[in-house]
Amino acid sequence: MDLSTKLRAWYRFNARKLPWRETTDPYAIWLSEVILQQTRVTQGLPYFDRFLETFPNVESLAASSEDKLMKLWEGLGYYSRARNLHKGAKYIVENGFPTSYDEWLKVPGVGPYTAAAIASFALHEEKAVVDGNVNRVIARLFAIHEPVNSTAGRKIIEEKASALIRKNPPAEHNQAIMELGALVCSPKSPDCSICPWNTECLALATGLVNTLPVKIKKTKVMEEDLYYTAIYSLNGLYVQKRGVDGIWKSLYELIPISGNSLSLEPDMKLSSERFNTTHLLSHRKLNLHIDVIEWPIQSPELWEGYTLVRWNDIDNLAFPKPIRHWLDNNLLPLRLGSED
DNA sequence: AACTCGGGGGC
DNA sequence: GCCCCAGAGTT
Repeated sequence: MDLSTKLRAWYRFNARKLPWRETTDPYAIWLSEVILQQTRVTQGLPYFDRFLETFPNVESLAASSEDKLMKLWEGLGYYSRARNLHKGAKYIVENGFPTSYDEWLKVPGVGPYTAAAIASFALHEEKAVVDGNVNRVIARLFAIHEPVNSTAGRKIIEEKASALIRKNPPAEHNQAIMELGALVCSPKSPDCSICPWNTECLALATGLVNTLPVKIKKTKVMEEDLYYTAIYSLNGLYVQKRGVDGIWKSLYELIPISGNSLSLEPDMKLSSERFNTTHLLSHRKLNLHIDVIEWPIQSPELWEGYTLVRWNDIDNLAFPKPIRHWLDNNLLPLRLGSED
């Protein structure tokens, strides 16, 4: 029995039941693949359900406001995915659904992995997916020492993956090899005893399972301070939408100035305490410092660039995780008694 | 080819 | 702490 046949036999018996495997709708499959980029299945699942419920088709997604889309994406991270999803929806409404791997590659936010996934799942095109799971499974199966995130390594993995899928059912094969990486051939302590490929695996035969795959290390995580002032009044809270490039683009934030450097008018009350919290990104360590000012003037506007959001509307805006956390736990409770 | 972009989970 | 996750876009 050849490799793919053994793999798929294992898959048919051990596959998780996941909603995007129950559909042939290219829209739902596309949506799921974007949500799952660099994201665990368990983390993406509730987002997939909410998106499909809110935007049941590509037309409704394309017609959404950016704020509503970002709010639905809030907390999932890599927010450019949400913005590209929006662009992609408009592109598809304009041009129709792509009908091949090459056409899917033209959709914003769709790269080699996602195009291969959709082309194989929805169009049954014989195109091998290469994601983190496939990198690991193939590097071990063929004992590839070349770094999987180098140009040379990617080329080797791609060739091996393409050879494995050849003349086999593309959708089932791609699902199966990723499922093997997720459930059996895991990064740490893989369960080789139950692996359908344990008699063919070169890494297992040579004792290299725990040293493969090889990866080029990423850069060091730098530390960074963020100073905010939460200015609020009876009317609501002053916020700003992040428009510049960098983290959290198109999400909302507090006023990015420390309270100490604000020119305080006599009747402004600066809270004596400053909230400090750290927030870890994969590539940065953020130290957030938040001052709080109660603004007594019931003015509809503060100054150019900042907008007053009503207390009841704050939940409709997407904030970065640490700011949302702080709002929910420290600021919003203050307003509970004084809601109009 | 190297960097940037989030947040969560596992150990 | 460190690594990884159904990667893509930019420089």
